[in-house]
Amino acid sequence: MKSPEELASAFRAAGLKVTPQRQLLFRLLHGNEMHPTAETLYEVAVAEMPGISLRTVYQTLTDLASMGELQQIQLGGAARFDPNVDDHHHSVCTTCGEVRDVYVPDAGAISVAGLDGFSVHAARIVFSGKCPKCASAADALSAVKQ
Amino acid sequence: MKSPEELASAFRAAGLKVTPQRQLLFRLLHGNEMHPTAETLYEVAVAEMPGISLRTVYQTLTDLASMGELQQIQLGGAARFDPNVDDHHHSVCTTCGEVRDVYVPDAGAISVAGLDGFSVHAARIVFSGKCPKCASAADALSAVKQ
DNA sequence: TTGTTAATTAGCAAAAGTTGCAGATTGGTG
DNA sequence: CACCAATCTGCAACTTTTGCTAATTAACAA
Repeated sequence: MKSPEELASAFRAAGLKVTPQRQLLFRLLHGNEMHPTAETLYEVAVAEMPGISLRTVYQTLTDLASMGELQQIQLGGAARFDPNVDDHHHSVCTTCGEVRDVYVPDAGAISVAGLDGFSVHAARIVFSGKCPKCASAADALSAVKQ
Repeated sequence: MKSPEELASAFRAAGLKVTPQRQLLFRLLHGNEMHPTAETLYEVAVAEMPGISLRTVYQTLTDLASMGELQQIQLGGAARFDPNVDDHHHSVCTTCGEVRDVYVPDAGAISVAGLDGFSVHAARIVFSGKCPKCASAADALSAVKQ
């Protein structure tokens, strides 16, 4: 995602207004690696700007996503938003739900069968499994049980 | 997904009952390549068995999914269910929303950076783009506009 | 600085998707 | 046939997201 200042320019250039609410969200998203939902981002935002509405958070997030400044990730439950728009993918822990960025160097080279005629615009990979924390917690638990 | 008969045995073996509702759903899902939502499957089911409830469809689908007989796909909006449990992936048309199965021969060989410690259980790839139908419709439209 | 105007906001209602619950029903087993 | 746990239906409730509207405000020009 662009910096808050660059986003402000981009919004103005597109005839959109740069409101305090939007500036706050630009700031909260910039460099954010937590893959927040609209709700969790809202909670952080309210702490800084009491009165900001969840509706505005949704609005701004979908604006940014449609401008390509944000990636929206559907994993079941609330959508998650990722300001990292590099070519990357995600891992999801099936225990704690944590989402992390994953880089797949040769993703572009993935060969595919059964596409017949389908023109691919983007490919997204989701790896599900156990994060280090949950894996070691599971190990500890099974050790106790023995 | 196993055949309706095999599923019936598997259910009984697991102490679950084989009801007419479940048998119908087993049958409707078997070989089904439409990636239906609970709602669309329900509509087909009601036509054959008036009175079956949407609740039961959800119940049976989640049962099958947790038994590994069904893959649940989250793409935003309603979850889609895929009785094809072969190692495969999906394409989604950004215009008409159609979902199709895609085979990626070397998916297991995908190399990954940034996993540090994460143990992968499954990888799912979603290709988004245009299906042949929608791509040619778009071509025709742009030709008219010129 | 001030006025104008279109974009935006907050707040609420409602849609969409899914799950929880309870009482009536029924498949599986002896 | 009788028993009982599992299931079914119907509905309420819950979560996530979107639609709507009156009031507000950023952007721009005079």
